[in-house]
Amino acid sequence: MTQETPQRRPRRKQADRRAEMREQILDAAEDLFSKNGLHGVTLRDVADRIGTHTSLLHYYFADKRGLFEAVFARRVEVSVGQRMAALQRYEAEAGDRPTVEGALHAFLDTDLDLYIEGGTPWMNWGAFGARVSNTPEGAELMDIHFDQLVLKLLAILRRALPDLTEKDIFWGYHFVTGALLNTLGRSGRIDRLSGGVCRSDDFVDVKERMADFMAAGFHALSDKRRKA
Amino acid sequence: MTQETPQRRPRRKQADRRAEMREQILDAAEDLFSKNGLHGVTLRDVADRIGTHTSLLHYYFADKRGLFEAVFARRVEVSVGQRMAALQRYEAEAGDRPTVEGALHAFLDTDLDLYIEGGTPWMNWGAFGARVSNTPEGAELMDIHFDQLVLKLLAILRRALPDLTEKDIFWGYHFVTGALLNTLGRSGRIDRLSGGVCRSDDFVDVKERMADFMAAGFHALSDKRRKA
DNA sequence: ATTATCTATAGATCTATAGATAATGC
DNA sequence: ATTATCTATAGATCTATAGATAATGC
Repeated sequence: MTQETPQRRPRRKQADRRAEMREQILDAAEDLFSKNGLHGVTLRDVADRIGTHTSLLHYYFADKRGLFEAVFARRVEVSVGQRMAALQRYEAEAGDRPTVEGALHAFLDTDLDLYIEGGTPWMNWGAFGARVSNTPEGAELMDIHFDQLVLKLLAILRRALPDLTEKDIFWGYHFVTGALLNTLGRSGRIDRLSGGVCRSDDFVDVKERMADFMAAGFHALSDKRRKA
Repeated sequence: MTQETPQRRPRRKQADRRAEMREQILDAAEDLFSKNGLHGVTLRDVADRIGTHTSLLHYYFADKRGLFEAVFARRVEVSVGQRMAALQRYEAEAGDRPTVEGALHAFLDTDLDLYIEGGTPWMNWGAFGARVSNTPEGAELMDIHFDQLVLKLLAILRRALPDLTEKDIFWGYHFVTGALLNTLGRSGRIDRLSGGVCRSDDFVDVKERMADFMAAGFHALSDKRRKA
């Protein structure tokens, strides 16, 4: 239990402080950006939130854009990595009989679990991503980081639903992301609309419904093609 | 063919100029806000776009928020009005046997037609609305203007699908809006992801698929409840 | 001696208003 | 005489940097 490497201790102390301050800044920025977007947040807003000065943000992240991208970068690999792993696991276990349901559960539930288990910071990052995906400043980030994952999902969907056209596959996916992004955005609209019956942040409720709901949509498209 | 009311002519002339300038300003603001959001656009951006000065924007719209809200207000009643009329027409014609498909086609296709027929300005307004719906500055606008329409849709859905729980109804609607908002946003992601197979602004493609896709999702939920 | 944090400030906007000028209405 | 448009500018930010001070490392 006694510290056996005393000369490493001081070094870690400062490194830890540094890491903690970085995290604090990123947490504040993540929350604010997720609600107000890149242009709706000033560096002063972020600095004030954690009781420091804008110059410190520049010290750690060079400029505003650097901070913005660091917020995105901090968690994106975890999300993409886990979902890619889930898809690969599903692919292996399904063999040559993959289903839409299986693929969508892997793709969606894995991500929803991340937010459910990760709590507020992860929820904020999800909202950040959802908001950013729709903006000029975020479009490229989405392409760079999510294309590979999405293409993997689509490859499985094609095998599960051989009757679909390429357009069907892509538009179907487009509907799925729309539903997911609307969820991650947690605008609060569903809470107000339903008079409290549903809560924007109740991702457990969403997870119970989304994958199968969307899978049925794909099947309907497939039925239509088969009849034609 | 000769003008028979000469004393009204001069008056109309200025009123027309006024209306035209207002439209010009709103068109520019609509396009810019739809892409960059309230905070991502300066009054100077808008003024420059039409070769005038920010003071003129203040003359017509008081302040930035006034301009923003005027952009929203200019078209919202048309969209809501047409969709509400379509739902009522459908309700009348379906009698006591409404279907999810019918309700969703009325709700979604009517709106998509508006953008398909309205061209770029309407497409921009759609993107503006989609972007705004996710923001603090837009949330209230959505509630105020869309609640009645949505509640009418949900009333029909309840009758079409009596086995659904209230949560099912609201979350199902949440998925539908997500898909619609993702469409209206036209981020360009689907174009890049599909290598040009799909185009973000091809609402005809979307209209062919969305209502039935989502209807199938509702049916799947309903089947699940019936089995339970 | 190096790294983290704060103070002060430059320089560039941004929104908004006051007041001048140009165009149209009566 | 009224309405539309432009010029000029106030006052409040905002991002970013330079340089001082405080804290930690060797």
